[in-house]
Amino acid sequence: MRSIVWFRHNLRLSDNPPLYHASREGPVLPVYIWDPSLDTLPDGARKWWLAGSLRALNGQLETHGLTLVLLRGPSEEILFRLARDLQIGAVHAAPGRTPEERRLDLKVSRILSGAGVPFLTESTDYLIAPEFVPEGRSGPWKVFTPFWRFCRSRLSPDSPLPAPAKIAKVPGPRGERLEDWGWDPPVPDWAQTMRRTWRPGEAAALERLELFVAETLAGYGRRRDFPAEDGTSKLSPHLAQGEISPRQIWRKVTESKALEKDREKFLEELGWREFAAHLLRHNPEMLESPLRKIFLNYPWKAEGRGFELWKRGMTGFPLVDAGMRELRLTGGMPNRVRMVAASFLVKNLGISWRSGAAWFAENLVDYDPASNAASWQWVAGCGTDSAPFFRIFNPVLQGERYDPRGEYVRKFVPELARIPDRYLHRPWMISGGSGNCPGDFSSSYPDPFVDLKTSRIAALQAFRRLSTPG
DNA sequence: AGCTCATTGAT
DNA sequence: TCAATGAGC
Repeated sequence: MRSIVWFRHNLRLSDNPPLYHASREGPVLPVYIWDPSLDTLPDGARKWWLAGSLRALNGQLETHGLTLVLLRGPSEEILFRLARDLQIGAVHAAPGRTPEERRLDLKVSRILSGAGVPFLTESTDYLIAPEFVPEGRSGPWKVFTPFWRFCRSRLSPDSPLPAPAKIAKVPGPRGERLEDWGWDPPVPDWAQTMRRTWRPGEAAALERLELFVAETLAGYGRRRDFPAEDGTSKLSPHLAQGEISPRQIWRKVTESKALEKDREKFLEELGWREFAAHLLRHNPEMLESPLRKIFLNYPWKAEGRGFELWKRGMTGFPLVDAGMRELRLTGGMPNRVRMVAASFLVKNLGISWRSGAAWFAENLVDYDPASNAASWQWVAGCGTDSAPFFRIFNPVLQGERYDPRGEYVRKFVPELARIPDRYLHRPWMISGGSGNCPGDFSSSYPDPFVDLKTSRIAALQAFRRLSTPG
């Protein structure tokens, strides 16, 4: 039987159930659809990654004599036409992850079944598919720790599926050319930085995993917090595009000889990803709306000059600015820095987490709707199990604690390259004239435009009024 | 997975 | 003068 394999966020050959099953049943037409109704974000780093990922996938399919067929338009119409014209017996795909994608799944399924073609979905996007995680005692899980304890105690993911040994080909249409989709960045310099930083595609993802487990997993628990240390896995963009599956990662990590403490800490990060998916499944409004509804009344400030400065990495707080510039330059940012930058936007600038989440969505190569929203709500204090609102990061102290030598800041904020460690995270104090700083430090680096202390107090006051109205 | 301020006890 | 500690935000 001939099948369509509709590649979505599972751009890999190994451990890919739709591809695996379809290829055992008969010839395959591999398809990727650019559906404008699902692609409402401005083009950014993610598009660069996606283009690379599609090229890599096509390269792998070509070793089997297949070509990834690129098509643009409404997914359900495209799939219906292909299925009808090519005498297709079934369409295989990974199920949608967002509410929007899941609505599309229903539409696709309805239209295909009208043509007598089953729409078969299966995925290994998560260690436990969100629909199979039993609810807690009183409904869906709301707190991470019991959720993860529960999952962890019963987790024994199946072995990853191998890549199909042979894939037979359905002769199909030529499809469009990726070059015509305009996803390659218009600015060559930017692409160069991206290429130096990342390598999209399944082969790179598997190599990254090997390298991480061999060299970085030991010490992960401590080093992950130090942005200059390169102590994180850097697997998130591969996961976001499905170039690798979490159970492939699970397998390698649990088999590793690293200390249990480090292994468990890393698996817990996979756990947060699972938790975000669980939350989204049971709270489909979570992408736009706070889980704690009282936050609907929080007096967020309008985006304005402050938001512009935050986005450009010109707030005057070195750790925040380094992170925001890294994001803009490379599409990445380590978790610790994300928390600090996000806390600063929400608590010190008083701007809604939704504005921040939108900017991250546009710029992160590892953008994942569920994880992004869940993490922003965690920082903002409006999630079900989030940092308490009054937990406010101080970017100066965080900088001094986690980037004491300023290696990370200096890398992304060159204006500060020659500032002595002592002042690196509070450069405005130099112009205060201590006299200890010979040399030319007058630079284009901006002075802070908010006061950490007063903005913090204002945020706490707004929050208190929220919880005790009247 | 925080910060600040006040207090305390050691230098 | 300053590190350690704890309460409260």
